[in-house]
Amino acid sequence: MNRKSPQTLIILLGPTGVGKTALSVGIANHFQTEIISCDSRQLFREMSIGTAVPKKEILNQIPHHFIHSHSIFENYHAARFETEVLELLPGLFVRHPIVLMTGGSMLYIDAVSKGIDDLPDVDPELRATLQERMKKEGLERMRAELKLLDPDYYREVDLQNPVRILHALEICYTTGKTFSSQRTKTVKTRDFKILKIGLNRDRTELYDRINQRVDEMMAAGLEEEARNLFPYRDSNNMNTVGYRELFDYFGGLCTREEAIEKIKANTRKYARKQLTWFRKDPDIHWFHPDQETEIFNFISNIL
RNA sequence: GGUGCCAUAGCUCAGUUGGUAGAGCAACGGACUGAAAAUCCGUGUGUCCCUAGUUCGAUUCUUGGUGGCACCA
Repeated sequence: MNRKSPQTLIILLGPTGVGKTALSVGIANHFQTEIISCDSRQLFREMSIGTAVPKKEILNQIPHHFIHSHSIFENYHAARFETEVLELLPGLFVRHPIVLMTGGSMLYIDAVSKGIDDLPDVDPELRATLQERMKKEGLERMRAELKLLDPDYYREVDLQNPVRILHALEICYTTGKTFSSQRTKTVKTRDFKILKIGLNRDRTELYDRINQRVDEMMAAGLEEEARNLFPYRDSNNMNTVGYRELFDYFGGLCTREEAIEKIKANTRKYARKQLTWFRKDPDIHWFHPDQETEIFNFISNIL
């Protein structure tokens, strides 16, 4: 029988600091494959320390994709990630029956595994204009505008969330159609198999690791890295934990110690938010990061 | 050793003219489709230091402790 095992994308996910990087090296070596990083900040080449990019030795040892592949001056988003990953994968599958994607960017994971609706890119000028109007005229007015342009979406959107309101307006103005009519929420099927492996550990242990990692980042020179990026602090892409808190310190809004504590707290908060998102995904198979052998066996049995 | 001040949530503190208490931060939960490490929403978790009084009732007033801080010796 000519049984060809289907090409499989393994998605290794979990909260920040749980130990994904270490395990992904083990999996990539064991299954002789490459790694696609699924991290909305590690793909920017301007940041390294604060985004916990894997060490050079690791990057040299195993081919990584989407690390330092783009610039903070680009307009990057989940849909672009979906497109670029789907373009990259066929080539990788030629050489490897399985490919590993590792990361914790929830929406990016969903974009690759489930797809994201087809929407046009938004003109930066339109975005700036609407942002300006939101600032001047207030949330209430923009809401009223959305109610007129897209009553269906108005009914289901979080009316307190300015980003949601603005984005819907952006799409309405860009396409001339309602946002709701273009939100199909269809789950796209892929021509490869997807296996999601989730990593989690005891909460206090996770927090200890996060706190310690922030201290290590500071010791490794995060402050200087952030200082060099201070001129770009208003960029959306620099609204990043580990940098924005230091920007506050540079701007005289808090002390250095307060900034460090804030980085730790915001990283813990982010980890919690990730867990909230992952919790509702029934496709994830959960493991402790120490269960390397179990995870190898689990993957082998599925293949 | 003496005098004064303080003791309330995990932390910093507010408050109760006597009716068992609330802010910020932390913590916890949730939403989420081109900004997603973003953005937004919700939840108070408590021997009010201990003891004995006064009182219908004390976290609040009084006595005596204990601990901390400051000043004087």
